Amino acid sequence: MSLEIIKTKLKEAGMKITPQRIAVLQALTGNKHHPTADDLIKTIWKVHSNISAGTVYHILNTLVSKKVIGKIETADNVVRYDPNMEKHHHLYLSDKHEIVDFFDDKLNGIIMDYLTKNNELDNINIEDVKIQIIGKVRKPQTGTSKYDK
Amino acid sequence: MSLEIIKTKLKEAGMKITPQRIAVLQALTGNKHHPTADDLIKTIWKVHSNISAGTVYHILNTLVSKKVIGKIETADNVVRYDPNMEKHHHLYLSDKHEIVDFFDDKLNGIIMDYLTKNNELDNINIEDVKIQIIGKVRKPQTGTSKYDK
DNA sequence: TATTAAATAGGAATTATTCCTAATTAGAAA
DNA sequence: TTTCTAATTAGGAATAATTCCTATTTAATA
Repeated sequence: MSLEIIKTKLKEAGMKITPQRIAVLQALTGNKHHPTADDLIKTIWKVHSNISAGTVYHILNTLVSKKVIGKIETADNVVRYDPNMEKHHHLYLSDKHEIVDFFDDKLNGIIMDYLTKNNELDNINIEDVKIQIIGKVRKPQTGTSKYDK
Repeated sequence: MSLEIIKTKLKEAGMKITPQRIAVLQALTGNKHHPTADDLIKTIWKVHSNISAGTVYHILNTLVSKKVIGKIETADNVVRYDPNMEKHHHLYLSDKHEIVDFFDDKLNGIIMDYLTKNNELDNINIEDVKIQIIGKVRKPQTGTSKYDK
């Protein structure tokens, strides 16, 4: 994510543009995976050794509350952050403890259709549906999957 | 859950039957919601003030690893426990910060069918699919929903 | 460039959880 | 029933993640 886009995102969220916030977003969007706060702090300190850990936590919370980034809860209960705010789901590779984004608009549609027809949920205003697929890469084919390293 | 059922569950899991384990399972199954470890410790201490907190954590971890109970990750990132091991999903009432069980075998089938046909997941051995529905009870009808108090 | 509310640094405090070790105990075997 | 032993527990210390506190700094506005 370019510096300009980062600045635009911060402005759109009504947040002041600070070097600390830029550093957090750069560290987060430069990362293909879904880093923890601690991962981000370490990444940031390689370049800006003077940014305080408390500030990183604070910035992450603000970014989540302003919906600039996402926060995900994993099977092993570690808080991770997600730069991608487009609607998507997560595939947990249970053997590798890795999270992969999974985009599928059609699936969203199927589930929403089904749920809105469900009597039990008549009185519920559905805001979001999240799907977590837990699985492993099949062994015999190791090395051929797009999810392999 | 009766004492006899609790004892049977522990035996089936290959676990010794101890008063501490019985207390944890009684506290967990007597609770309609999805308590945190701390909730359970407080509940247990009302009756057995001598059971150590560390022991409760240890027992909960053992029960989860033996699949006697479930562990759920919530939006506010607190670990909660679930006595029900039947396949089910969770409805998060975002205004009440409450979790409600949601059983729907048909939905499971629809999703599994769809996913197994998805090329992207060809190399993934799907172990489980969890759905989190996030929503609110509709306001005008408050008092008429089965999810209302 | 002056002003001020917002943001940050740095460290202490808090919270949830795990770890450690000695003492106890459940269940198997005699 | 009693004995034995590995498993379990108590109690508290240690750890890890996160929040809180307060003085200082700074970004954006006028």
